[in-house]
This record gives sequence, structure tokens and C-alpha cells, in this order.
Amino acid sequence: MTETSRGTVHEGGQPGRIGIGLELDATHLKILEVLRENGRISVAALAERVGISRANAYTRFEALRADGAIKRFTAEIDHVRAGLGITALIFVTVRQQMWRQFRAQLATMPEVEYCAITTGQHDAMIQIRVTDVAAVHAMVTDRLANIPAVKATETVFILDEVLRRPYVLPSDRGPGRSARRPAADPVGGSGTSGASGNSGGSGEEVPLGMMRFVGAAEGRAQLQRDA
Amino acid sequence: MTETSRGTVHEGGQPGRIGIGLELDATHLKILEVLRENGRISVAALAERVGISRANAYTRFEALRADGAIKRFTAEIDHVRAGLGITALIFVTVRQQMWRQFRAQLATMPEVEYCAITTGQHDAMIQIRVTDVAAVHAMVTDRLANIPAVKATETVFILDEVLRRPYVLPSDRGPGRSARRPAADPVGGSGTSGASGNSGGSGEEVPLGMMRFVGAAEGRAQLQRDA
DNA sequence: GTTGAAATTAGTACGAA
DNA sequence: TTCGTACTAATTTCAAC
Repeated sequence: MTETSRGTVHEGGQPGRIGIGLELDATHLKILEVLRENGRISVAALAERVGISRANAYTRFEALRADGAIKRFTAEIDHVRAGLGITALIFVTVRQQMWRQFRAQLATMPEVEYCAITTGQHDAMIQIRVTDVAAVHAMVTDRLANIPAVKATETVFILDEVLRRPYVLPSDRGPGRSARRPAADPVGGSGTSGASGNSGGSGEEVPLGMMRFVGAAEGRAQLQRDA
Repeated sequence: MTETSRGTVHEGGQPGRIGIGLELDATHLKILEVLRENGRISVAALAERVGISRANAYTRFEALRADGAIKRFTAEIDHVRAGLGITALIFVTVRQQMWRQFRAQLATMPEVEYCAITTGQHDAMIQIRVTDVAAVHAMVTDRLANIPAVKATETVFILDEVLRRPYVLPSDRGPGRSARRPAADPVGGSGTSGASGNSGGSGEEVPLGMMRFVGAAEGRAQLQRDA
């Protein structure tokens, strides 16, 4: 995989605007912490739980929303009860120069809940939720296989979802740690963030160098525009 | 992998109570649809958008919540802005009979956002969010490798998150489709839901037979109790 | 960044269709 | 069941400090 998503696919969006839009302090993180566990809490109650005034809470709440630190509020639904009892992961190898088409096709598949571009053996991983096993088969052999951008797939079933946290926050690692300042990690010496000591663990491959990580916001915006 | 999560690990929870707790009709699904996109909408506004009375909306809203069809409300946070710019997937091979320990250890790792038990080459997939690449390395070699239950790992970086839908619903596939009644899938003939025609697609392995799919609710409850 | 008071809105209870 | 209305409690907004 050589061509990732950046630059080639994302023609929209200001290229310069990547970094800082709002300095998140400890109070902001505390707000996010509460909101992540109870997205329907009133701002008044939020203020009380965080320990700030109502007006302050409103200001910060709006700032976080406007800045994009809070993307949206959503309800977590029990897919089994909603009728989608089967979950599967499909690892896709994408033909070069066809990422745009691949993304466009993805947008037309409502059973896809999540899609990420990855390093490693495959190029992308998609997670689907469907009603029965036959639907997985149909998805892979009929819908995905018919996309020219898809070179190969590998499917795996999810037997159980052990854990899903509503979006991890840096404050989870311990109190008094501001965002944007990673602070010394619990390891020993390798604190030279970025492309520091890697490879050699338990068989992971970490091709450092041209890796431009994540940047989920842009990718998501792009796709949602197509959808 | 022989021992999945069911029966061995989940000692809590009523075994008989798996299925129906509430018949979801079209109105219920419509409510979920709205709530999934705007978890903070007022019940009054929800009623208007769904086309029912406020009183009815309150009743159904509470029913969905009590039944568990709505698990919780949460805020989607931009992890990059929150200071967690690196996302990685770690595929783990777990030593037999040690699932319980593996789960317990997972609960102590705040950087883990998601964990699912899978079929295929590996036994579990976990998704982590951290501040830098070094933290991934530390996670894999120090924390995971030191768990006896972990036999091997394989790490992959997420370069871009193309799509994340706030929980897929069956109604996404088309209007007028009730839950719990899959209806004929858009494929041709293989409508014999359950263990029907599989294998032979593009290289996926589907070991049917003893597969007991998903059941996410129980697993999650179990882990959250430990955390 | 905080407090307090007014206006609006949300949540509840009840009777009728 | 679902709807409509009236009542009560809470939240949001806006003001001055």
C-alpha cells in the first residue's frame, strides 16, 4: 500500500488547518469525560459534576462543540435487539489508485458500521452488522467482490464484543495530564515521541517513515459528503 | 480457539433471558434512527420528528431505555484533538483456558477502546488510542506480552478512519422492514438464514457449527463489572 | 468566571378518544 | 395504546456583579 487517503482523495478541506483549534485544559477533559458517559446530561448537571458554574459550562460546552472536539452525540443501540445479530470484520486489499472508488462504494453500503485504513497485510478493515450469516456471504461475494477497487478480502466473525468504551480520553491514563502534552510514558527511556524504538516485540510490523496517522475527521467528512 | 466467552466466563446473568424483551415496531426503529444521529434531542422534538405525540414518545423512549435496546447515550469525541492521535489494532492469540484472565487484564488498560473475540487466525482484536507511536510499542511489548494469557500479538496501525456510523440499524437497508424478521435478502436464492451457503468467496474462513455469535451485551456487562 | 432572576422548555399526570 | 391538555419542575438564557 502506497497511496493512503491524504492529498489524493481529500480534495476538500483546508490543508493548513490541522492542529490547534482550542487548547483543552483539565476542565475541558473533565467535561468530555462526563459527556462521554452520559451524553444526555443537562448542562446544569454537567456544571455541578465538573465543579464549575452554569454559564461557564455553557461556554465550554459550546466551544467544544464548535471546535469539533465533540463530534456528535449519539445513542448506543443494542444491535442484537435491533435485529442485527451478526457482526463480522472484512479485511480488504485495495487496488492502487482506486481508493476513491472504494470509499464511494462504501458509502452505499448501510451495513458497514466502521471502516479504517490500516498498515499491514491488508489495506482496510470494515466492520459490518447484518441479520444473518448469509448476509455476510452476500456482502463479501456479491457486493465487495464486484467492486473493481477490491483485490481481495478476508472475513472473520465476531463472536463476542468484550469491551467498548465510549471514546478513550487521555485523562483515563491518570489524573492531571493535559492533552497535547503526552508527558513521560510509563515505559523506561524511549520517550522520544514520534518514530522512536519500535519493531521486535511479538511479531508486529511497524513500517515507520511515511506514515501519516489517523486524521479521522477529514476522512469522515469526505465520506459523509458522498453519502 | 475452542472456548469462547459463553458459559465459561459469564457466570453472572440469567441464562434463559436471551431473546425478546420488547417487540420493536417501525416507530421504535424510527426513534432509534433519530436518537442515533442526535442523542441530545429533546423528547418533544423527537416526537415531532417521528410523528407521534409527546406522551407516546416519552413512553417509548423509556421502554427502549429500560429494555436495553438503547444502551447509553454518549458523546463522540475527536481523539486527535483530545490528544490521542495514534490508533492501532492489536490482534491477539489467547492461550486456552485463560480467557478470564485476559478479560480481567483488559479492564485495567484504559487505552483500549474496543475488544472483540473473533474467528480466524487470531482470537481477539483490540483497538487502542494513544498519544504516540512509542506508547503502542510499550503497550504491546510491556503490558500485553506480560500477560500469560497472551500467546502472540500482531499490530497494525490505523492510518485513517474512513467511516464510523453511530450504530447500524436494520432500517438502513430500506424502509418498512421490521426487526427480528430479516426478510428476504437482496441476493438470489440462499435465503435459508442461519448456517446456509458459505465459504468459497474470496478466501474467508467460516468455521460454522459451534459458533455462537456476538452476544455483546453480556460480555460487556461482565467486563464493566470488573472494571 | 460567577451568581441570581426571568423566560422558556422539559417532564409528568390525567382524562378522553 | 395513543393523543391532548394542564400542571409542576427543571433548564437555558440573560442580566449584573
